[in-house]
Parts: sequence; C-alpha cells; structure tokens
Amino acid sequence: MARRSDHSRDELEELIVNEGHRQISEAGYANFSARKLAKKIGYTVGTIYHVFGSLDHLMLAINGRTLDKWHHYLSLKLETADEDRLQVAVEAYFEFAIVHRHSWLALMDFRLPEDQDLPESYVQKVAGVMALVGREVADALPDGRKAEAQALTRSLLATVHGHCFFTLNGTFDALGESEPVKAALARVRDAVR
Amino acid sequence: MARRSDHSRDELEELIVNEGHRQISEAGYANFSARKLAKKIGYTVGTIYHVFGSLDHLMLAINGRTLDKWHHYLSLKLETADEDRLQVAVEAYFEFAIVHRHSWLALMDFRLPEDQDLPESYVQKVAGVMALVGREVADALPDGRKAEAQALTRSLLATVHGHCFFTLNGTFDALGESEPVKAALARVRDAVR
DNA sequence: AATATTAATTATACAGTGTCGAATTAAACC
DNA sequence: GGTTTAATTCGACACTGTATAATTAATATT
Repeated sequence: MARRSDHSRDELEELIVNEGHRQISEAGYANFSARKLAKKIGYTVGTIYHVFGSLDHLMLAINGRTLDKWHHYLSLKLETADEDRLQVAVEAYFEFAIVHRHSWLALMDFRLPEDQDLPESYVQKVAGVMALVGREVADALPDGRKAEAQALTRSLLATVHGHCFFTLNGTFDALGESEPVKAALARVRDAVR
Repeated sequence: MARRSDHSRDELEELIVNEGHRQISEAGYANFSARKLAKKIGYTVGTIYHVFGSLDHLMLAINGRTLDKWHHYLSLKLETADEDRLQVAVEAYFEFAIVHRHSWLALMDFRLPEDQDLPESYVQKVAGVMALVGREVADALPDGRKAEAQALTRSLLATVHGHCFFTLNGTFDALGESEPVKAALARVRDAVR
C-alpha cells in the first residue's frame, strides 16, 4: 500500500528506532536484523530501507538513541549527588553499561565503513556526554590546573571506558579483576589529586 | 575428494588460520567470510567447518594468532628498551593496534555467545600479554607498593586500552584529542609515581 | 592384488541476511 | 473523476553460516 496515513514519516522513524533499540537491548547487535524489525512493526524491509537508506544509518540512529539515554541517566545521577561527584559519575558510567549491556556494546561494536565519518549530530551526542563529565572533572581539579580540564576529561573518559569495556567483554574475568569500578575510580583519583 | 594428502590436518589448520588472519588484517572483521577464505586456499566451506566446527571457533583461533603476534611485538620492543620502559610499553601497545588496525579491532569486536566462555588457551594468551606488561609495572613501582603490581597492571592495561580504543574508533577525533599516546602515558605515570 | 573400511572433502540444500529496483496502490491534487 | 505523486510492498540478487548426504581418496584387511 502507499502513503498509508496510519503513521507519518516522523512517527515511522520513531517507531523503527524504538523497536530497533528494543531488539538490540534484548538480543544484541549480532542478532539484529532489519527484516525481523520490520515484521515486528507490521511493515516490510523496503520501508525501513526507504526511511533510513541503509542498515548503517539505522544503526547510527539506534546508537544515537542509546547515547541519549546514557546522557539522561548520567545527568539524573549527577543531579542528586552531593559529595564525591566523581565517584557518582564513574559508578553511573558502569551502571548504565552493565544494565544496558547489549545496547552499550552495540555502541562499541558498530563501526561505519572506513571512508565515511560519523555524522555531526552523532558527534554532538558524544560531546554531550563528555561535557557532562567534564564539569565534574573541572570542579574536582585544584585551582592551578583548571586549564587541563578538557584534555583530562577526554583522558579520564577513556580510562573509565577501558575498565568498563574489560568488565563487559570478559577480559577482567580472565585476568582475575573482581573490583573494576574501584580500580577505575582509583585511576581517576590519581589524575585529579 | 577425501583424505587428500597434500595437507595434513595440522597444516590445514595453519593454512586456514593464516589466510583468515590475513583476510581480517586487510578487509576487517565485518567483511570476513568463511567461503571467501575457503576459496582462496583451494578448499570448500565444508572443510573449514570440518576442521573448526564453527565460525566462532575459527575466529578464536584467528584472534589467538593476533594475540601471539601482539605478545611477540611487545616482547621485542621491551627487549631493546633501556630507559623509560613504561613509555616503550605504552607506545608499543598503540603501535601494534594502529599498524594492525583490523585484526586488533577484531580482537575487540568478536564476542562469543553469552552462554559460552573463552577457552583456557585463549585466556592464557591474554594473561601472557598481561604478564609482559606486569613486569614493567612492578619494576617501576616504588618499593613500598610492589604488592599492588598485579592489580595495578590490570588497571593500567584497561587505561591504555581505553585510550587506544578511542583512538581507533574515532571517539578521540570527535572529542578533539590529538595526542592520545601522551595522555595514556600521563595516566600511567599518575598511577605509578 | 583385490576388496572392504574409514574418514576427508565436496556438493547440495536451507534459512537467513542487506540491498535494490520495479510493480503496486493509497492518498493528494486539479 | 481522472491524474499525478510517493509510500509501501514484492520479488530478485548475491551473499552469509550451518548442516547433512554423497562422493572419493587413502588406509587396512584379507
């Protein structure tokens, strides 16, 4: 059928990203398929293709949704934190990744073909998460070092990320690490003291 | 044909892993296919299936090969290093990942189904890399802190890994980080001082 | 030396996948 | 009411990993 008015273009986009995000959250990136998604929302693959152009673009939208949720989660946790805001940030980073394991890993596993680079909107979302953490890093830094805040934030994000990644992909299990959050926080403390 | 004597079972394994590793090195994990690999070495998919049982097991073998090469590379670099061995270790970590981009990323992107866990032989290889770095960390640590060496090594591996990962997957580009190795090394120095 | 056994290799089939263009068909326009 | 427009579906293509049955070459047995 054509130009069905049961969903506007925007509604359809929302519908697809929503269900796509749910499927990845439940079954993981490896088991994700556009056909299954289409069937679930009562459309055909062609429609998804028509709306997003390719699986890659759909994945960017789905991962973008994950970034939004992540930002929201971090922001919420930081809102209600008083003391030890760095600790809250690190813990929230881990919590989100562990609770939303599959969609968080999809964020890491998916990569665009080498010739394409990330769309600006996506980069903005990443920068948004960084800005959130960046404020805490800046606040925690002694007065003489405030200028380092930006660069240090990037580095600490990577630091925490590494610990989080090793936790989720089994490397820390293999190496006998049982308190990864504690370790990550210790590295952060080493850097801001 | 059957029981062809042009390759023994071991030779065949070696042949497959070798060509598989080469293909991933060149085209990346996403473009890897058992059929292409089989054709290249003059066999059929069935043979690969017969030898390795599944793509997952083949991938473990290929990634195992990457770990071997990585270990070898690190070990070589550390052999000829005198001063600043920690810096050499961090730089070598990055160098290998950048030069062998695709196979290094395959190491991170590939994941077994959730119910299976990594075979002992694979875990041993990961532990081998850790042991290599562990010695340098232990040496760099002040006398009073030698007991921390093991735990700290795990944490610093994760730290460097995070920086390396963000370098390769474009996150650092998005965040404006232009000297990731320097940043990683700074975090390491923060921790061992 | 001929035959029977064993197992490596191939052939074939199956149920999927993303992509894509042509054929529909519902809605909007005149 | 007829025509244009574009959303949706359909069908085809070239792949993928998996799996089993059919071959066939090497080995063992007689």
